[in-house]
Amino acid sequence: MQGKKENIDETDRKILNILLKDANTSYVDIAKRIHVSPGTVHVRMKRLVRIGLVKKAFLNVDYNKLGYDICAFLGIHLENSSFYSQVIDALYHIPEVVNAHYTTGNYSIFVRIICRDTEHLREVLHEKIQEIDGVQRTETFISLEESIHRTISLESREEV
Amino acid sequence: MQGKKENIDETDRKILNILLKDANTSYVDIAKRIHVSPGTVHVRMKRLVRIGLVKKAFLNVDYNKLGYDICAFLGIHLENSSFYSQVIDALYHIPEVVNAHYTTGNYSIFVRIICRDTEHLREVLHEKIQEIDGVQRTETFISLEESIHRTISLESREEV
DNA sequence: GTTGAAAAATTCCGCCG
DNA sequence: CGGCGGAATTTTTCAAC
Repeated sequence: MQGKKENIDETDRKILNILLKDANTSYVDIAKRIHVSPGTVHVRMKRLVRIGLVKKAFLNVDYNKLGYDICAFLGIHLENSSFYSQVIDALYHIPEVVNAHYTTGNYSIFVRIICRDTEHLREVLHEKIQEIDGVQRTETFISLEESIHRTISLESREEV
Repeated sequence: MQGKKENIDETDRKILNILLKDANTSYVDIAKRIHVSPGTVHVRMKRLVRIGLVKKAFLNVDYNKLGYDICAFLGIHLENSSFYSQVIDALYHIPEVVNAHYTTGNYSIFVRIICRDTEHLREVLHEKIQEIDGVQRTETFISLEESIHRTISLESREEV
């Protein structure tokens, strides 16, 4: 288990809240907004990266404008849960799969894929995902619109 | 409809592929890797931002280390689809909701939420989401592990 | 698309509370 | 020790070619 809580103080939390909204905010800007020096922002961030709390940033692009018109969710039923790691491994080799979650509930694996068009989606579903050993059946939900896309805001709590 | 395809050439695609993997890569670095000048990377990116293809960057943080232990997916069944926009509006005011998709298939709205613990999840579900007018019922899938998290790579195709 | 110079940001180090 | 300020380095930005 690698994900245990870390000691984060109010300054760290303020810095993260600004960067969670826009990861391109400069340290100088952040420093001004929370009334510390740019050097302090720098050392705080360096520590947060070192302890693995902050990983790299992702660019948010308009996939439609890149010719990727379809975003779909797949619920994947496994024949039994022992297939989990080998199915994840197979999914990892399919570039259209951008997220995969091991979940409770009706499905065992929940996946998000990005495809160019319906033909591309059909190909990924039938020729790639349903061919994976251990996959029993899948249910597909096509996203017609992503209405909300954001990150959480950290509450200012007295202790973390 | 705002998401129509744009003309992207091979240079744009190379730049995007690097930034999609790590949004913090400096333009100088990118320039070296694709053998153009930093100025070129700059003007290309400026255009991509202007046409709305590139939006802001998101920081990737370890929510567990911030004390948020639960990531869950909700399938929300609406009483009928005319409730869509008012339900999205209500969801927007719930900070725990980080993504919401309008989907085909069994659900009408598909949502991802981030919560501190099971009690927090219960509170969000019962006191916030199921209270929304137009929400018939919800199904919850708790993510036990996010095994894959990445972005697509742009293929080098002859035309876009 | 490139170059080169100005402006800005990052990064590091010695100093102070 | 953690935070501050300034100096050196690097990057971003923009004009002219």
